[in-house]
Amino acid sequence: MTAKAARPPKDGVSLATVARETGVSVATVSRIVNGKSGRASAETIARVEQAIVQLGYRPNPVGRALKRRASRVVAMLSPNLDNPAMAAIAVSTEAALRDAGYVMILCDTHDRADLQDDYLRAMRDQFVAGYVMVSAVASAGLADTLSRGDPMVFVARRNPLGGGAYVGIDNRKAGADAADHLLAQGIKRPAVLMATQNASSTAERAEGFIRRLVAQGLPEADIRQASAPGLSHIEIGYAAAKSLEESFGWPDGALCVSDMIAYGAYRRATEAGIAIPERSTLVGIDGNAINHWIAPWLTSIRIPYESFGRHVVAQLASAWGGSAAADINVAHEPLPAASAPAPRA
Amino acid sequence: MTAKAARPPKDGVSLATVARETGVSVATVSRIVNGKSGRASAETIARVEQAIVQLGYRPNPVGRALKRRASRVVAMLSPNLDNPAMAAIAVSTEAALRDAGYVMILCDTHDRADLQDDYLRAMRDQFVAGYVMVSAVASAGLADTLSRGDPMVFVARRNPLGGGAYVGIDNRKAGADAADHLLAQGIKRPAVLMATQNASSTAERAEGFIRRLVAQGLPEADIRQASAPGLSHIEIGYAAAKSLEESFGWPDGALCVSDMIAYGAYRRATEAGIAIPERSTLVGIDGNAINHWIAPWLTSIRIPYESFGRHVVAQLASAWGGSAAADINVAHEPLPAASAPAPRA
DNA sequence: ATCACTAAGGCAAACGTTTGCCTTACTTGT
DNA sequence: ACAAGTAAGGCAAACGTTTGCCTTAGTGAT
Repeated sequence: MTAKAARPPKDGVSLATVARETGVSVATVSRIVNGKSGRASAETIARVEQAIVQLGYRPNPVGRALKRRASRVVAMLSPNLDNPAMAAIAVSTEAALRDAGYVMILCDTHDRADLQDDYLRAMRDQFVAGYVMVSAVASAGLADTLSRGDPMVFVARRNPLGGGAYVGIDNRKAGADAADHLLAQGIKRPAVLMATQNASSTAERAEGFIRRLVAQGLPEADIRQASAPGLSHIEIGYAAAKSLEESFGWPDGALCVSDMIAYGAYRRATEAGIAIPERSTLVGIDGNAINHWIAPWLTSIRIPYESFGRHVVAQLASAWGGSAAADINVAHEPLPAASAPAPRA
Repeated sequence: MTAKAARPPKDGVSLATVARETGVSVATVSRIVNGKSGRASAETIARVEQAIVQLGYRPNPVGRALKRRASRVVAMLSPNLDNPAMAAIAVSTEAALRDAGYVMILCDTHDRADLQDDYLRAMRDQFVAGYVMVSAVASAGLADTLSRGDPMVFVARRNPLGGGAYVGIDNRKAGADAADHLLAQGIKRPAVLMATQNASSTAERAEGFIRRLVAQGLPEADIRQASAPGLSHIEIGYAAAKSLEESFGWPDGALCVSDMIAYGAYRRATEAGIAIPERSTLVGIDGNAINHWIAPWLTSIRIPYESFGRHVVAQLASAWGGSAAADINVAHEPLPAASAPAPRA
């Protein structure tokens, strides 16, 4: 006895069924379904609409996609869902797309150009309505899809080929904020931990960080930069922290360009017997929800990923509407004002 | 000058194009594409196949789905990707499906029956080849889809309506293993932390845990069970730990039926000044990859989620092949033998 | 009465496949 | 020489939509 009882979910009901039932042609039913005005009398419209709910007709998306060469499916290509930040972006985008009447198809590219290309091609064959590229990597297929003018929005990492709609944060400002936070804590020898293969976003964070430190009078030579190669940010964080520690000793504070890097660095610190945050402040960027529960030692600049979805949809909508899109920079959350600057030797 | 140059990714190439180019009918091309033997001469086949690679023809999945009433898309319905365990299942399944020539469409149900039903219906309209239900919840649409005999495999949580192919672990044994581990540590007053609304899987874990403790001679009255209502396992863990603490004091060891619950409990322990694992052993179930980096205090029974994908595909394949499927119970990893049992007052 | 116009709606051709049935020509058996 | 069989492949109808164009009837103006 659910509320569903009113809409019997009959299957195999097509335009033809409705047309037969009401004695009109499929063309007329189609036009009514699509709200084409001025093509049918009010009385016919009413009759057809009643039949539609009575029969439980729903337009078949496959037939529709074939004819229209466009579906209500949006493809998201993401490099790895293991990263909570990526997962958060996926969740939020999925919900926003659903609210807009789309379904999202999620492709895990593992940061590989060949997989990205495979998926781009497969998605194009499916007549997807648009592409959401999370941390996209440069590839031939990407250039191809872009040149066709398909709706595409880049998230978290700018289009590696330049141009394109973008949703992300002001990375330089985030880096600068981290610098301010560390300075307010009285840190004298800050470091930055990042990947050797830097994406635009993390490079900008590091750049904003260093610029601000220098602007505040810190000698550039006192700023340590440590990086490590690899695929997983968490292992990069570990390796970078280790190499930093071996060459210069552990810093009294560091910007980790992502929370994952901070996690890796934390592990290394623990192994080295460095107490975090007592002896060294780690500032991350992401603000993963899990931090509150199991990583309270981490100060992280929170990015409101839960709001990304609706911005992504806005970007797509403007592309569908034919207008060019300007970048959307979401504001990251400010760090809490530094409590009493801890004195550190 | 990439390797792609050989296969010009021409677009708008259909069966008709190939047919025109080779002077045969679309029917013949279709049959060749689908490997229907005995319908064309070897010479024709060769000519057509050459044209296919030359033109870069790829069968259009939409046209195909419309005609066949079946696509190469598999739907995964998952309650929340925020949970690393769910994300791991999604990642592994996505990869396995891709290897099998399918693409996965991921739907986030937020554990809501109405959303689950919406998605089931939308996916059916897309002619998906099958459904992967991660921790499904009972719903009218689920019953409906099952009764149509659509290929469906349940992951991590058994079909709430009974029956159906399943991929998961032996939950009772996992609970029992946790019990053994705690007993080996000399724990006298173990507890179990779980959700009030227990799914089959977590209920079985708790049950296996308690059964084993009792079998080993522990008075049942000494086993504390704490649960809390709510949506997020992490908050449930926190609340359950808190209520346990308030009524009985902190236990010297506890099974958390999932890692997320352990995270919540950990936060509460930290707030209460309880050192983990020194004063209390927390045993989780999942073995999230992140534990190694930022939750070394957690002993967790690792579930090899990275292998779930290929079992899911195996289950789907057997459904596609028409055979009924038996449950697949993946072996969880044994806990390391307890080191020297810590003496605890 | 004629013309022009509009409202209402049907016809049929697409979109890209698949497949049952038909035709043609050739081979084999008697 | 003729029937039967087979190999090779084309025709056309589906699958569910959408849409350009056509038809019919009614209305108002001249």
